[in-house]
Amino acid sequence: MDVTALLDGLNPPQRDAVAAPLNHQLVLAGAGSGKTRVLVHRIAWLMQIEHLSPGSILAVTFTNKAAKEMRQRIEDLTGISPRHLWIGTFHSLAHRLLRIHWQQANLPENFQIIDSDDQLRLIKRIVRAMNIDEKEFQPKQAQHYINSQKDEGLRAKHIQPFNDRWAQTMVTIYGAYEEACQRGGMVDFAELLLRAHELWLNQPEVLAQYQNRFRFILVDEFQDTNSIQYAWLRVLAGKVIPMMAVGDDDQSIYGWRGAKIENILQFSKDFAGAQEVKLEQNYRSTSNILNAANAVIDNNPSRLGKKLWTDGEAGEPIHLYQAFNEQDEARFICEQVEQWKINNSTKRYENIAILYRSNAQSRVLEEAFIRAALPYRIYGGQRFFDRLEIKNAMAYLRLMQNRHDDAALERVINVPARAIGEKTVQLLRDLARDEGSSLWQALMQGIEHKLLTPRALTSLSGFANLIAQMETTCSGIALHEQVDHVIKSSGLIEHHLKEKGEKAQTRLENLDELVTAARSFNMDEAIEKQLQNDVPDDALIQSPLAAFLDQSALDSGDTQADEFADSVQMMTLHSAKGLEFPLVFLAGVEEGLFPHKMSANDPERLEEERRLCYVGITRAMERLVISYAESRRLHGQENVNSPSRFIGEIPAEYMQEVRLKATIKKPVSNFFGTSAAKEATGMNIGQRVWHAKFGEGVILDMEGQGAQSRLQVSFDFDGTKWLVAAYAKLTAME
DNA sequence: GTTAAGGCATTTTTT
DNA sequence: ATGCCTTAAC
Repeated sequence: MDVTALLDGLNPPQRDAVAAPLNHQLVLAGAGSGKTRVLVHRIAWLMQIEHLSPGSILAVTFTNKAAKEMRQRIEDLTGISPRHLWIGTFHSLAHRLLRIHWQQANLPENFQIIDSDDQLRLIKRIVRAMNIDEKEFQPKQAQHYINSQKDEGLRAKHIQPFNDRWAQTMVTIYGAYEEACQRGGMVDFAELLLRAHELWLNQPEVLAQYQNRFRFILVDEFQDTNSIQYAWLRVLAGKVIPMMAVGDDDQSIYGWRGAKIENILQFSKDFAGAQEVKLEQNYRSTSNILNAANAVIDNNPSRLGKKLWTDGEAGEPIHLYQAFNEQDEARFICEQVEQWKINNSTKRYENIAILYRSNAQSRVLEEAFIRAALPYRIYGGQRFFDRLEIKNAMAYLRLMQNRHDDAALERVINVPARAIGEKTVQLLRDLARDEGSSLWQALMQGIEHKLLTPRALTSLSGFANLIAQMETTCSGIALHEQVDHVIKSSGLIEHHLKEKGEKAQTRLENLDELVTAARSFNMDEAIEKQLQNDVPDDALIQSPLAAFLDQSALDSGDTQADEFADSVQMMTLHSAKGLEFPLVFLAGVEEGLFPHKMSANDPERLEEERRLCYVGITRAMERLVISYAESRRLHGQENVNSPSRFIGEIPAEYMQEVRLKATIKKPVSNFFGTSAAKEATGMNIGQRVWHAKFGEGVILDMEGQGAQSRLQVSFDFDGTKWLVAAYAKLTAME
């Protein structure tokens, strides 16, 4: 193999990373610096130059989509089938391990993955069964508590809250939840990771097997790993497997979900002597856009330090539009899109993205696009397998697969209504709890010993027969026929037909779509993905139904229609990570919305919002249009917002204000900006300060210039206040 | 047991 | 404005 072919077209740091010896590596890769390229070339290098077999390489990605893309690009580059590479998300890799080693992981062979919705329902049931006050100890909070503990690697038995009644109750719920899951053979997302970690710790021979097998580990989006994910990697790598971590601290936007930027620093400590490479040359954006992004992110005090540069052209200034309200904003965007299309008639709509902070913003945009007859596609929102009707159908399938799946049983025992009410179900729950059995077992027992009213008994036997009937009919027929049969015989069609409005129609179409999804579900591919080399085969043969259920839980199922139609892409800033577009609109860049008011008073969360802004700006390749509305209707309420502080953080020289129809060539006045205020006060955002009356605090924002400079300070005890710098007499600390 | 009317909260999201 | 969930009436 010709070495140069793999290094051609790479810049020096990229080459350093790709052609490095087999040691630990930490690659800090800025936005648009060719990160994926380096990963793909590195894997190709390992296979072709270092002669590692595909089966000895493990690559972890953030999403299934990213995994798929990486496979494709490796195949395109090398011509080698990436089939034997272990590429996947932490969750899918953990899932694969647990399917293979279910016994060592102390799981039933047919364990099932439950999603967060099922998890919440289960927790709700537990909280109620324990007679815990739902107001004080909300199931949602309990869910969050449980997941965060699991993300930290802690089980209920590991936690000892002392005099904290709230935490004590949470731990109690956690423990009961663990038991319920174990009994029903249910595994939630966090549990996949936790079990996989425990598998390493408790089963040294399993760990040894994989330490023998893997010769190199690569981790993408390392800044978004949480504690348990990193722990899993660290144990696996041990002292024997070299690992390459690729990430960007400036693009860490999932802290609210347990992601730890600190893992980057920790990596350098844990794997001392790791080669560090910084990829700082940006190949994506014009220098105006890049400079603006740099200026914004520069306001974050806690950064590892990295400065993106480009030798590209300055390009157009960033356009800034002040709208009257959200309607006007949407109209303006439509007009800009039309204009762009006229000027670039050969280019496609899919080169355009509209990014916003929260999903609620998409509606107005959608309406405007419909009115303007412009093609669009909204990403995110509810996913296919999260839809009510789909979840119901899947619950029947799950119940067929595993009678002890309490979550599934609860979901459909009375959907469609078959006269099994809350009272009857509660009776079953009590019975199940006393016996330590599943709801299904309780149901059978109830029927057998006639423990219920005759009326309830009839309904219950009807339900039990229905499920048994389904299974009989479904044995031996194709997967999509099974799905079709279940949808029809369950009565779900009639049930949803009864709903009024257009919803009924959509729901039925979705159910149809589920049959289609089952038909196109490629069984061979699913098995192939699992049959990896020297793994005992019998551990991996799943029924088509079981494989389908697993996939539906783990894969977001981007089964949206017209995926390939040329359309403007609308999505949240979060889902835009990793993507790039020639033309990007950042909509709703207002205080309260972006940064979101929920994050505005906490310096750390504010930093994350700013990183989100950085991610948004750096998505743009050629043109960036930022808009904000003076007034915006949200939740049925009219709100007046000021432009986001992030706009003020972009130096005016890179911006130009835009009016509808005509462009006014007037630079933006920077009176609300931070740049001038920084000069005048000598302070910076994030600086800790002391005030004679309010005590200690942190600077969140600043505006104005000279003597008018004002500072927003979050005081440790007195909340957040705007102070005029000239009078406040703040003392810088630290 | 089923259905209809009021109360309440409402970031970001993959797995 | 909307959807979800609890509560009250059939």
